[in-house]
Amino acid sequence: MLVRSIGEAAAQVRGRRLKLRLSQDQLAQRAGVSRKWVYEFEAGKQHAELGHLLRVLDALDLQLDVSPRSASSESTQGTVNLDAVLERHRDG
Amino acid sequence: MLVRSIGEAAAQVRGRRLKLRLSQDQLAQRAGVSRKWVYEFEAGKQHAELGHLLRVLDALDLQLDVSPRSASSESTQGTVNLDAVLERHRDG
DNA sequence: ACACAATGGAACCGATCGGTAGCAATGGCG
DNA sequence: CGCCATTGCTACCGATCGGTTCCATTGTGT
Repeated sequence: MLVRSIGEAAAQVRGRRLKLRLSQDQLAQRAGVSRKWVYEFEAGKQHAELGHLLRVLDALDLQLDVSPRSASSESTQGTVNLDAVLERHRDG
Repeated sequence: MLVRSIGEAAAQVRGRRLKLRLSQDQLAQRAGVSRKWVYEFEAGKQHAELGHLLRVLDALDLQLDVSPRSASSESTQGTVNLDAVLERHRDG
């Protein structure tokens, strides 16, 4: 699932946690963070620490991926493929 | 690309930035963060703010994805498919 | 040699994160 | 009904983040 904002990440975390039938407390302990962090993050706090998120995702058996946005063509009509443009523009 | 740690995310950011021929300063301005943040993040600082990373990735035309780790079968021999286990264990 | 861009790094400092502890409300369940 | 787990939320507070401003060094091009 694509994650554009912290809110979306929060939704993913909460959804997954519920799916796994974990309480905020259990998740917090598994991930080594405080329940407050879990609660606040799920509530949409706008300034969360990346390291904590990684640990929580790990505890939820979720993984994080980074990929070029315009790479997955399709549905890119009307948008610019920055990758391609830059590729062409390069020294070559 | 899979991202397991902050260091890996940092590598992605730096690699992409260089690929796009952007200076730390340019990236910072595009993303609306300070050059210090870019520099420290690329250097592997262990406590970075998630919101900043999202903005930087956006400025680099990179996207972030969350997915169940054990979903992508294959190469999962010797490991447990938590998803499947929990799915089976559920109320059904 | 000179000028300039880019980077690594330090100092300073206000803003805020995150942990601990606590409380009220809610919802099962015996 | 009591008992317990879970959750939302708060105050407190030390630790630290991140922006700004500096400087030294290393290219790169003229």
